[in-house]
Amino acid sequence: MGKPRFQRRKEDRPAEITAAALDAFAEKGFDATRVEEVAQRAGVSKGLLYLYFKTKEDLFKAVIRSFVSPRIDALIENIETTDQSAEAFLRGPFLQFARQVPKSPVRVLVRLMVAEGPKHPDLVAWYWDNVVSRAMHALRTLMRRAVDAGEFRESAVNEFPQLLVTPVLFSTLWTQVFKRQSDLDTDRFIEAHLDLLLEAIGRSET
Amino acid sequence: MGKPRFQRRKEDRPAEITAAALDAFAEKGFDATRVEEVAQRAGVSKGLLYLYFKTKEDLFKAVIRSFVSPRIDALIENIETTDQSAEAFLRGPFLQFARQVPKSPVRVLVRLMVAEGPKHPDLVAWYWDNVVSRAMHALRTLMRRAVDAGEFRESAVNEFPQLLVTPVLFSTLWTQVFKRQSDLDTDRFIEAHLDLLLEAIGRSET
Amino acid sequence: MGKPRFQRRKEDRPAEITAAALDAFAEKGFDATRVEEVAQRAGVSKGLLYLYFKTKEDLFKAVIRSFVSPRIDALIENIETTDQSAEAFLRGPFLQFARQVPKSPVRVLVRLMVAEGPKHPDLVAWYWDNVVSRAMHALRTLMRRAVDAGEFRESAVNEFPQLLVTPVLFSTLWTQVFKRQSDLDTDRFIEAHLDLLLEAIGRSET
Amino acid sequence: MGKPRFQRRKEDRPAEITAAALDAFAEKGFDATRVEEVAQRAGVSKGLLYLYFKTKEDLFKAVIRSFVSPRIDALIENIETTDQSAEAFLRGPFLQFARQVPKSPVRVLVRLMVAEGPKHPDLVAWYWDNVVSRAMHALRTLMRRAVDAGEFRESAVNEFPQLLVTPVLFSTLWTQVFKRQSDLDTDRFIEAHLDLLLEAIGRSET
DNA sequence: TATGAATGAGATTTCATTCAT
DNA sequence: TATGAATGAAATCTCATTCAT
Repeated sequence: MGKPRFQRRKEDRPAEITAAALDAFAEKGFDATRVEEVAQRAGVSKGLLYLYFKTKEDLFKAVIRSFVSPRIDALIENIETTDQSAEAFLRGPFLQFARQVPKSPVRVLVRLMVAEGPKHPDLVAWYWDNVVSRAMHALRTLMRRAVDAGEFRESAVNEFPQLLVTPVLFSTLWTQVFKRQSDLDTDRFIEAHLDLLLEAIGRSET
Repeated sequence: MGKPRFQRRKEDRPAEITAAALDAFAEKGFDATRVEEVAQRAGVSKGLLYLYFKTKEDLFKAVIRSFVSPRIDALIENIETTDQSAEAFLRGPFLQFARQVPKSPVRVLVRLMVAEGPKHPDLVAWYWDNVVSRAMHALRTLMRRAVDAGEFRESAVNEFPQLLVTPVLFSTLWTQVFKRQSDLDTDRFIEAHLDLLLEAIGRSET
Repeated sequence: MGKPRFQRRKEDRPAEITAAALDAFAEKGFDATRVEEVAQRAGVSKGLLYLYFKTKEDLFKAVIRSFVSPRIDALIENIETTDQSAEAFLRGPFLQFARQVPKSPVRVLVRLMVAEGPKHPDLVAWYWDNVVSRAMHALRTLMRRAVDAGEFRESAVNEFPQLLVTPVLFSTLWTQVFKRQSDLDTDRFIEAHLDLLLEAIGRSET
Repeated sequence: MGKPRFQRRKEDRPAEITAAALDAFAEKGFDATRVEEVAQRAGVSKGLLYLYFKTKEDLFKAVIRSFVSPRIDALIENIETTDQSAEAFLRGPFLQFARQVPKSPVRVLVRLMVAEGPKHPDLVAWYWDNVVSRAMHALRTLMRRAVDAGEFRESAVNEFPQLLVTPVLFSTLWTQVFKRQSDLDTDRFIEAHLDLLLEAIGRSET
């Protein structure tokens, strides 16, 4: 009498919840998202959500961690183990990665890090340790190798590997803020930037 | 004995309040800033603040408008009337402008536009009309002239003048999010980017 | 330079203000009316209004007093001095008075007395002393005379002269509450009630 | 030690809250009643009240609806199904109903409808549809039948059945406004009115 | 585990009233 | 008199979080 015929699977509740949270945050931002709504989207009660995540902030952090880590890990691993030339790598796997950021669901997380970061120092710390500094280290290594191998000339990109990433952040945010005003062809935008950079640092001239 | 409860000096109360609001928003972001605190910082009662600004959102918009407009106006005017070569202009006034953004108080506004923009479409529209589209138009004109004059070669920068601005946004946000983790020498970062770009698009004498 | 060419007449400021207040109260009720709005309608500053009326409640009372008194005074005077027969008086001046209440601006005051009365006991006391008890006394006298003169038979109207007024209150409120739903022909409504009453208490048929 | 902070019994919280609200509104009117106070009287937190009623206005409407409907429904049903003569019905069930209105808790609601009606048009519309127009229809039918049966003569009461209700409204408001000044014997007042009316429209001729 | 009724601190906003000018 | 800038108490409403069941 009235008992549910299917027992909900309890296997991956946390993942279902963070996924729902990502959607909700994407639509409304962190503050404007109600915990209740996340629970509803996840098909779960508020109480249960609080069983997995101590606070709303906790949930936010979990969202960042769970979605960012796998992606960036793959890229870094890739950089470190590749035997392609730097240019080949940048034009290949790196560009492919860069291009999909502004289109993937995680683009929201980039914006949220910018928006909410200053309010969550420990999250920033985690993000720094696990994402940014590792990515910078990997890129620096890549560039160093290329310079040492005579593929690129010594340039500011060695000191500031962020220069490779600049247009990714730019277009990721642009598309979210100015969607109504202007379409940016992010693929071409990012590639154009890479072309120009490579032209500048390449040893092209015989 | 005791200061007068009423101050009464109309003068520039709105400006004092927006200045206080900018400070507060800078420290805590929009949502986390209490209207009361803005009023206190401005040395004014909550009630008076609401006399000048209908809502908290209104105040936010006023802050953006009042601080962004004067700065960007000057730059655009400058681009349009200069008779310097494009390279001279970019390495001169443009670079100077670009460098001070991440250091000036308005850097906060850039972050707030990213953070709050999606919640305030009319503000984004205003920002687009008054800042972004005008700046892009001016930069495009500058680049076109330079290409036509044979100073630069035709390049993606003509289509995407945003490529000139990319590191400004990047370093502006970086310094706010990762202040604790890493100092970025924004001056050199922005200049390095410009160098690389100019190198790539310059008609670098054979 | 800039001084107004006409000096405002200061003669009847209070009356101008109460008139403005009556309009405002009529439209929005007591609570929802802003003191500022009354001042504006009266073409006067808020400060000046407070010079004449200590509080908003004070203003309300002044409105009631100044508009109700003159009307009711005339009627009572009329009852007391008339030499018409009771029926002639009721069908004449009384009916005329009764009919205009639901149409005149003071109809609002009737509603406001009902709405706000319980919050302003001293106003109710004043209203009782100056309006209600005097009117009841006058009507009672009129009816007594008529009974004593053999014009009417002894009836409940002698004890409850309010029975004469019942439809006036009813139609006054009805028109304000149900304007959108139903038009009530207040003239005929009030007259019909009087007809029925007179029929019942008249000594007409031997 | 100390009572549990959470009570948790869903049962009839809404009804408990509207009952508390009725009391509070009775004492202070709508505007002057604080939501907090209603909650306290209901032994409930502010938050819970807002769980059941979206806004204070919502609560007000619920109060009206929940208390008015049952009473009026019974009366109307009664009118429509009775097989008593009109006079018997009016002197019986109708008079009984009419007499208890000024004494029952709902008397407050009558005053509130007058006081707040103009600010809540949809509530007035509901009240019209569910109470007033139905009651008028029922009374009209009753009168029509009586006239057709030769019990009453054709009279204005057929057109304006409100004439039957007039003293009910009057005494309901009178007792609330002039409690301190004068006691009105509402039972006799209402009956007296009915007597007079019946005398006027009855086919009393021996 | 799982629910969702219940809490209460706190935020925005309003507005009668005051008072320097 | 006359102004209207300035105050601040108070009210509505929200929502993260708790906990009896």
